[in-house]
Amino acid sequence: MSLRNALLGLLVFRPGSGYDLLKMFDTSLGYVWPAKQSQIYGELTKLDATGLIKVTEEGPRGRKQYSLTPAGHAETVRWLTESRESRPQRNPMLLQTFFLGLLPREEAVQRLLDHAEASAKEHDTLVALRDTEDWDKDMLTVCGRLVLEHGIRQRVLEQEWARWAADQLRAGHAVDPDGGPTGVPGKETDTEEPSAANASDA
Amino acid sequence: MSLRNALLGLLVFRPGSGYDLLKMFDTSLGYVWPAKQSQIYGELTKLDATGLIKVTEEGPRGRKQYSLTPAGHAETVRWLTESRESRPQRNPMLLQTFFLGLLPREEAVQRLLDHAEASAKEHDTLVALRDTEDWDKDMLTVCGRLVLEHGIRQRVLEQEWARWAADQLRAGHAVDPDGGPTGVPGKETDTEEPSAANASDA
DNA sequence: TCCTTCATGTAACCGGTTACATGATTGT
DNA sequence: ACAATCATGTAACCGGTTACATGAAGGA
Repeated sequence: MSLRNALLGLLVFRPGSGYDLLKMFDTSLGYVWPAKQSQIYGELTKLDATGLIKVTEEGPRGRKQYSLTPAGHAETVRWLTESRESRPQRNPMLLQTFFLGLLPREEAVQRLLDHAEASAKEHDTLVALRDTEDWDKDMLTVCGRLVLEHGIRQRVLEQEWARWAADQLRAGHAVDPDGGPTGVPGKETDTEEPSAANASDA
Repeated sequence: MSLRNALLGLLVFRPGSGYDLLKMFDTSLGYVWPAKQSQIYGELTKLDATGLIKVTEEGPRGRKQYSLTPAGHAETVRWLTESRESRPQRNPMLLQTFFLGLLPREEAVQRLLDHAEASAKEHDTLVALRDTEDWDKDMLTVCGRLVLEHGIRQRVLEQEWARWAADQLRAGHAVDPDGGPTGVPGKETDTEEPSAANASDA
C-alpha cells in the first residue's frame, strides 16, 4: 500500500499528472521508494476510482491533472499517524555476507572492501547533492533533507562496518585444535565437495 | 533470484529438508532475507527440477532431504563472486519521513522520537543475541556475526539520526500567523523561512 | 521535416504473501 | 487419547518489473 501513499503524499503539495509524479519519483522520492511508469499510472487510476484523488484539469496531450480529494487528504494524515512502518528487511548484500565464508579468505575480504569503496562513492554523491540543492524552500525539501542525511549516515556506516568486517575475517585465520576449518578455508577443500562447516552439533 | 541463492547457500553447509530450511530462515537468515513456507517449498521443487539440488534421503513423514549437486555448488560460488548486490531501496519509514511535514510539528517530532526508541529496543535485543549465542563454531556463525554487527550498528544509526532529525524539526521555527488549512503549505514562496508544518500548534 | 519530450495506457510475467488443506510421528 | 510438532503441498492474490504500443505538442 505504500506506493499509494507516496502518490497521495506528493499530491498534497501540488496537483500533478502521472508524468509529473513519475519525474518526482525519478529525481527525489525514488531514493527511498522507486516506482515505474506503468505502476504509477495504474495506481492513479485506482486512486481515482476509489475517490481519493480526482482529475481537476485536462491539458494538451491527454494530460490529466490529479488533485487530492478531502478523503485523500484524510487518508494521508491517517497513514502518517496510524501506521508505524518498519525497517526494510531484505538486504541482498547482507545475504551474501552471510555466505561469504564459502569464498577463499582473500576474496571475501576483497568483497567487503569493494563494498566499502562503493559506499564511499555513494556517500560523496549524496554529500554533493546536499550541498548543491536549494533547500528549505518548503516542507517537502525540509523533510527531504532529513531523508538525505539518513542516506549519508548510512553510507558512512556501510564503509566503517565493511572495513571492520574485513579486519575480522583477516584476523580469523587461527587454526583450531579439533580439526575442522574454523576460519575461512583456502582453495584446498572447496572445489567439488560441500565440505564443511562442521559436525559439532553439540 | 535471491531466495534461490539463500537456499543453496544454506545447503552448502549441510543437507536439509524444506522444514529444516524454514527453521533456519525463521531463526537466523530471516533477519536479512525472510521467506515463507510456501515459497521455500516451491523454490526447492524448482531447484530440484533444474538440477542444482537433489533429494538424497527420505525420512519419516514424507520428509525429503535435499543436498547440493556440484552444479548447485558452482552456482553458489558464481553468485558470491559475480553478482554485486546493492542496498535495499524501499524504506517505508523514510517514505513517511519524507511527508512528515504534513503533521503538526510536535506530532512529527514525536514520530521521530518513537522511531529512536523502537530502534533502541531492537538494538538491545540484538546485543543480547550477540552476547548469548555460542559463536565461532563454524563459518556460518562467523559470517552471521558480521551480519549481526551490521544490524547493531544500524540500530545505533537509526537512534542517532532520529534524534538529530527531531531536533532539526524542533529548530524549524515560526508558526505562520495566518494559519493555513491543516498542513498544506501551498504556493506561498516565503523565501528562506522554512514554512511551518501547519497551524495546529498553539 | 524530424527529433525530442510529453503523456498515457496495457499485457505478460515474477516473486512474495495469505490461506487453505492434509496427514504422519512423537511425547505426555 | 490427545496435542504438539514435523512435514509437504497448492491456489488465489497482490505489488512490482519489463516490454510493448500509441500518439500529440513543441522546438530545431
